[in-house]
Amino acid sequence: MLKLDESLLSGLPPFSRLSRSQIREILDQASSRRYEEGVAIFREGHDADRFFLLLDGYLRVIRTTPGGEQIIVLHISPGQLFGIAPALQRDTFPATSVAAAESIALSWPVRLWPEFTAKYDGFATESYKTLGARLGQIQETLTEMATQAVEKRVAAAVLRMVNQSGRKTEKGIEIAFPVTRQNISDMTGTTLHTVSRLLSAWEKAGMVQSTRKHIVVTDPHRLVVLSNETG
DNA sequence: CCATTAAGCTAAA
DNA sequence: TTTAGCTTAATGG
Repeated sequence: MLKLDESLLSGLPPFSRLSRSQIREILDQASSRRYEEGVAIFREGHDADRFFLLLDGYLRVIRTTPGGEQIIVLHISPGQLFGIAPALQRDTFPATSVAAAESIALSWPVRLWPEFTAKYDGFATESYKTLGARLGQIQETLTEMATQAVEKRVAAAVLRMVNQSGRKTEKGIEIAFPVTRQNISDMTGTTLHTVSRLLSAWEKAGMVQSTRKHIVVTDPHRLVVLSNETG
């Protein structure tokens, strides 16, 4: 096993209050793994034997609805804990996680969760905080999907990805991981054709610029306006 | 308004 | 060369 550097965790919320030696302790119990784009880290319903932290890359979190459709409920960015079934009092994973780009994640056996929350100051509160924020975001997305018009939903989904992963370029703000039209339709409950048409229209209007699996938002403000419109 | 079907194009594997 | 991603048009709910 390779030696991981303490600086990997020292800046992250669940670990920010910990001493160097405590972080060392945590790292010494972690496994590190790399995942190719498209590979599942774990699948919904499977035995949750470990919990995870994303060091690098981006993940799609996918849930199967009662109807059997797969929807992308959110994305995970570097520095976030994920697959924390123990925090939900569950022994199976509530969703599937797939690498949206090549990614690196640390993981620990679930039996360490009670120890971490008890022993490390701030770990529990920070973990539950992100968990709560995430559940809130899922709820928001789901109600949005049920009530809002398609164009508004797609605009909101693109903006969410920009907010999570946006980096500035000469052209505008780009989504930092590969996204297909199909992916966006899986986030918004529409078809890839509709997403394609919308992106083409927005491109003509000068709001976005996109090539395959790559989107740059050139006029975020107008997209925000679209996402707030009533129709 | 939006989904579905279907056909054609192009970049990437 | 084959396939995955994307576009566009036509049709119909």
